[in-house]
Amino acid sequence: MSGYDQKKLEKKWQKKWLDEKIYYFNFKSNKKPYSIDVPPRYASGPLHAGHAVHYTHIDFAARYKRMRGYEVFFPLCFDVNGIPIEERVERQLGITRKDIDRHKFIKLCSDFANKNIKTMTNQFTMLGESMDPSIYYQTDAEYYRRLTQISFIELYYKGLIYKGEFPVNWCPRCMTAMADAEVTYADRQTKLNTIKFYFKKPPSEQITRYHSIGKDEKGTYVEIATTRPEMLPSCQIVAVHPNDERAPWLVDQILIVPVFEKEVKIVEDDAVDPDIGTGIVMICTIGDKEDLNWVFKYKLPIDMSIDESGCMTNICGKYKGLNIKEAREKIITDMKNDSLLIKSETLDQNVGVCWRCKTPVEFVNAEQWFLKTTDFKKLVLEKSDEMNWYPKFMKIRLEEWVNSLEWDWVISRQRYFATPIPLWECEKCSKVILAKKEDCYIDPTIDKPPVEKCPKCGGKLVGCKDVFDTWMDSSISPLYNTFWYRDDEKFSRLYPMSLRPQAHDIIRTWAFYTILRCTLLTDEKPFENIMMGGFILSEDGTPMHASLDNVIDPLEIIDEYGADAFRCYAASCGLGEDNPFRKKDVIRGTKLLRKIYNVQQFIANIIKDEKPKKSELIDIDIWILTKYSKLVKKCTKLMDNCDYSQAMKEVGYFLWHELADHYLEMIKTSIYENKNTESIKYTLYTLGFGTLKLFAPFFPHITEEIYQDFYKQFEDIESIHTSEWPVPILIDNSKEKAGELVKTYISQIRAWKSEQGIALNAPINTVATYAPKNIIFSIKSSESIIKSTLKYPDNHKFIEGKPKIEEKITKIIPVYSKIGPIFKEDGKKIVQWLNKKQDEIIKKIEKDGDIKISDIPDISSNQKSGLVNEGYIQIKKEIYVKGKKDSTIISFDGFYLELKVK
RNA sequence: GGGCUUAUGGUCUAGUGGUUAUGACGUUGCCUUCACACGGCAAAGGUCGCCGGUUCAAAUCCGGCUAAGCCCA
Repeated sequence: MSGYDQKKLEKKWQKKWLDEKIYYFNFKSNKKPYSIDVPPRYASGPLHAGHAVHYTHIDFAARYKRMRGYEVFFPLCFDVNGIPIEERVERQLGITRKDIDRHKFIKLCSDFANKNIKTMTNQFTMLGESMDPSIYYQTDAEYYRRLTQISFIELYYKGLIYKGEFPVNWCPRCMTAMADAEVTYADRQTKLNTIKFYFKKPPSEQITRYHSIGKDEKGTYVEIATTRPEMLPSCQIVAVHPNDERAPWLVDQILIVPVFEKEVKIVEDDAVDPDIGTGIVMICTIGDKEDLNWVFKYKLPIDMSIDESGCMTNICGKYKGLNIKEAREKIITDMKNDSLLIKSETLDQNVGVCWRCKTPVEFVNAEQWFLKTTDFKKLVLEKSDEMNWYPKFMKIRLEEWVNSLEWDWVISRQRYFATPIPLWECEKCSKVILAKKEDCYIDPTIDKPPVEKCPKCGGKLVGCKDVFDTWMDSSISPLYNTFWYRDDEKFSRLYPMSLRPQAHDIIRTWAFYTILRCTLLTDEKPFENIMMGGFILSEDGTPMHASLDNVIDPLEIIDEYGADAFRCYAASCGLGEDNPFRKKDVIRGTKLLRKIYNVQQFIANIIKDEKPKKSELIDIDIWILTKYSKLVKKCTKLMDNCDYSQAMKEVGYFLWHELADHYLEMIKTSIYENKNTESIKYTLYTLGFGTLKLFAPFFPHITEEIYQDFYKQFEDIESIHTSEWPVPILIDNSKEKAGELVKTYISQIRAWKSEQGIALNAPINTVATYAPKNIIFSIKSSESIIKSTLKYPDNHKFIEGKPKIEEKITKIIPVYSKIGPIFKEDGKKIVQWLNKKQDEIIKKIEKDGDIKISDIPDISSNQKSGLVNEGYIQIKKEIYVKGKKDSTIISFDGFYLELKVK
């Protein structure tokens, strides 16, 4: 076998595509643009198999649309700002960003990111992704950050930005506010401490008969369980469920907070879970999100017991300055010594943690910049309705998220490596001075403000040290891509973008923020279609995470099996579904590629060096061309709906089973015998080139290799990837049916030979084929194909009717799909009767040829027609040959074949 | 606790109310036939997660439960 070297040919074509710039977006083209809002890959590390699958899906879309005649805008891009990169750098160097100069630290982050970008760019190439490096961007570049800043200034002028003091999620380790989206939840074990809260005034004696209420020498107390004893100084109220039997005794009573001697009132609230701890809960400012809800509900004072660095505040008395862990331990020890602690038991808890460093998140009151989001819920929902979602159900997730929004978006971060907030504030009067749009990009920590002093009070202006949340950069990617603010003509041509591909875990962040901000700035939706990729899990079904050490490196897979085989696995992943990575799907890919190569080789060997012209087609060619045309139609529709897994399955099945297993087997001998060659050659060329194109988006390398090697000499196109997507050739339903009969006929005989242990290419002595008139009529035209394929003798005949045989009915089978709709309730009775009286009914049918409906007992119908005749029952028969001793009969699907045996 | 998704031979998977459930991988048997033995032909292997309901008829529609994934509280 001549074989091929997948790895070698992949390298060859990747280089050629880059050199010849065939994927470059041509701004001057007259073609309709198809613009893809590619997810800028986050530059914190190299791609893993999950990313590789996502970008490969996007590449399917890009290549398909290119072949459909669009000018495809498919930028290479990277997201570079933000905490995760800072965090990696800090960890790598064993420092925190506060240990070194701000701008030196930024440089370190930038170098780290650029190294990853280089790696990933190479990975994209090796995966065969057809991104255009000439429309490259990275979000930390000045040209990009400039747009982030300008968009902020515009939103500011629209009155949508405000500074506010607000309890925010805060990571004490990263020292920064976090959006809700950055908080993840982790299961932890912690201690649930049951603590005594004494009543201020001695309550009724009767109260002590209830559980969790006790009395000792110091007085009567309520037992309250808490996981956060260090929060005691900011305890504001105590709550009990209204249905609790103790509620009438407790509500409005005053308790004394242990250690801190603070007075708090008891309230009733149905948000209390009676099954946690003692069913009585202390509410502090602010321990968790539930506390925060209570803060708003009861308008509690926001006295914080924990500060920004995770240390205890002034209100904590002698615990001031300790960190959370130290304070918790010390308070517990102190309470133990004062017999305030009743018990301490282990509890499994789900706590909010920083998504990056996994430190439990605290709430602190901080001055932050906000973008109004809660006012625009309706707007976002309207715009999302205007888009096509693939798959559809993903839209529900966005709606669910939007409807549950309660806070505006905190857009400021107390970090370094991100886009600076372009403003200055007056030291004295806090007046805000925005940067001028034309001065952006600007860094207020270095650059001078547009005016020297505060125009209001003459005070000194201080540059804003806060930076933007990373989503502020990435959520204007459609504006950056379409030349918003820079080139009105390009913008009007490219905006809204055609497609937003992304993963479903960032619907509430990237998708939501992008729709919100782009709509606020342009009054129009940012994209027409949105396609959601699922998660790629590791082979054991757990999500792929660097921290779980189950990450699969796509390059290792490519190195072993090639990029096209990897892409075969990628294509097998359904959109929006979570798929475990499966190596055997990659191996299956290599087999499919080999099959494609071999089929194409066969076609090329037959056609040699002349492009076949369309000629009079034989019926079997009309059959396969009809099937092919239906395939093209179906695949086109599937590709339009981003259903790549199904599309590839369809083409794969067609090539392997219809084309290779059936068609090629049928025409082989005919070609060798030089019969019907014109029709067959034309058909082979059409099918070969057509399926190659259908495969091209999935397997760009091998399809290009085959194209360049063979088809290119007849087609005036530089690459298969710039060729046109195939169109249906012809549809002839009746010839298709006839062809199916021929296919069945041939494959049944091949199966029979296999059963008999006869070599498949051994001649068999079939003297005649009997079948009903209409069947003979359908397949007669393919007689020469049948005879040559099956190696029949020349004198074989097709004969209408049946040979001389004896038939014995062995079984009658009810046809439910016929009986049900007609007889409804009586259907069951009929089926029962048929099964019970098999022998009797068989005898009657053998005698009379059929059985009347009116013969069935106990049913309402008195129709005279026959059950067999109407198709209500199906008959199984056994066949015996009459007379001729040297013959045997094979029978299937209405055919009877008479064979001479020696 | 809520929203969305998923559950089908050993493994993965298609399935659009019609009873005989698709295909792949794996297993077993047979076959070197001139594109391919990294192939072909065939066989075995299923309580369609569980419990109810609707219907003449449910893998499919409805309700509940269980388990997994994602997102949120």
